[in-house]
Amino acid sequence: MLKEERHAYILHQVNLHNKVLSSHLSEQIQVSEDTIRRDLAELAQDGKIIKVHGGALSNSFHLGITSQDVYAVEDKKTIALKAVQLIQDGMFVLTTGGTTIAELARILPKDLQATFITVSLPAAFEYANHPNIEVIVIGDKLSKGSKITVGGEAISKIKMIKADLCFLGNNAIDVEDGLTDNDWDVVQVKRAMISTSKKVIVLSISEKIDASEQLKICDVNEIDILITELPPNSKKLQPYKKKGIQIL
Amino acid sequence: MLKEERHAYILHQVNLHNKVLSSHLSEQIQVSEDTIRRDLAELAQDGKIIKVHGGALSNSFHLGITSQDVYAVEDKKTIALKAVQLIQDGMFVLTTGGTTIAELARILPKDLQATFITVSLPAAFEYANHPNIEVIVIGDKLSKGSKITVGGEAISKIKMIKADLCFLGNNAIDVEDGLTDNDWDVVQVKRAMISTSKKVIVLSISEKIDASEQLKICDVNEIDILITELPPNSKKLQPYKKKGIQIL
DNA sequence: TTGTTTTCTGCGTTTATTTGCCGAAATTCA
DNA sequence: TGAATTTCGGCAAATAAACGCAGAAAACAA
Repeated sequence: MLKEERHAYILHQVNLHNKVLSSHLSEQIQVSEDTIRRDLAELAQDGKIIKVHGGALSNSFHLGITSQDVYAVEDKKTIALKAVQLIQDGMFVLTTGGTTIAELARILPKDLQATFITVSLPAAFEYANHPNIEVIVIGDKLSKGSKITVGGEAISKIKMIKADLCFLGNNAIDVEDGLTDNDWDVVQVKRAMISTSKKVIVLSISEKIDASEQLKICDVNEIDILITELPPNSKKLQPYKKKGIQIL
Repeated sequence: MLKEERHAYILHQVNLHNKVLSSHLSEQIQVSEDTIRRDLAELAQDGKIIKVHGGALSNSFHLGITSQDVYAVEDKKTIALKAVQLIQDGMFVLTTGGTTIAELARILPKDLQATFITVSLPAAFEYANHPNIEVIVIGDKLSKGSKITVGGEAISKIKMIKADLCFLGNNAIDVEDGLTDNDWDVVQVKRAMISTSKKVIVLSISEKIDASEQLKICDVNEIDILITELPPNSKKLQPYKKKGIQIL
């Protein structure tokens, strides 16, 4: 096989699979690994691929671009914009923490008059910027990683509240496994919130759809509304719609 | 799987969940924990993530509670240095908010093991940076200006605690008028704290010595220790020493 | 076609990288 | 405090890359 042919073939493989192994290519094309390496080096020289130890990657493999901002901010803004429409004057709203919730807190209308109850200190800070919003902080032991309060005291306080809405952020959700998380304390808090709210709304970027963590929070049928950055008729969301969840 | 693939995967997981465990990743990618640790070290080297014991954290979630231009920082640092000596391992410490308290929180020894109970959200954030300190947040309605929780619920929670020390910041103090403040809710909280603590310590920059506000918190004889940036034998402080207050 | 030049390819050797494992030290947690 | 977990450093095996070289293949000119 000619060099140009090999190059075309390799380029095709890289773009198809996002990665190639020198050893693998060598076997496919029946040339020595040295030759493959030289090919890859040339293609990398031209910027067609990214050469790495053991093979090469497609240059659409974005790793160099350090997203110093919060991951997927735009998606989270989209979600927050949908979520904010559910909140009406006079409502009692329970929220967890997480960056999606923080985004929601940031875009709340200035004239909205509602009461927000939260275990998340960062979220409380955001809410406090809104003059017409009453903020209730649930107290207890502070979980240092997530900066939310956790424990029996917090749980029992949450259960004493009858909230209109409950916004849950930062989840993994799956049709079979339901809503899951990876922090024991957070799971307890979320459970309590779900049990005491009229409407449970899950905010989730599409990447966390069809994903599972170790600890179960609840089944999908306990969720009333699911909000993602995708359009509601997106294929990925249909299984949830079939389960009776409203998709926004 | 190629090293770069792993890096991309790890970075993705970190940004998605804000934290990852080495053990968990090792299982997911099917490589040894050593390899994961080396990956995390490399990514941390590039500033992509923050390496911690047992895994890594996203670096995107930086706390916006940076010490903005605080008035008289140096004086407050001096005060904090004196105050920190009073805290011993195992103590229960009640604190209000304010920048002096924040300064105290910042300089706490890393190996100090104590429980800090606070109504101040900014203070709670600072305490949370110390691995050996247990932080209890007193919940209730959030006072937006001072970012502390206030109300009957908070008061009754405070009264249920028997604290060893109580640090009060941000005051006006006068031999005749006693300790005074200008926010009704804050006054209530401080009263509750004083009533339930073995030792009451007032942190005050010298400007607030011999000054009065509208609302009285307590008489000077209820204060055990007064800490200012001035030397203890300073003339301005002698009237308080005569009243039986220990000066530091 | 034929001979010459240039490029390409595979091989052996050497060097570098990656990875897993082990034991000691450090850290965390109850 | 002591037990369990995590980290660190060194080591060894496996794999990949680099390098020089010789022969094969292709390109070119006459």
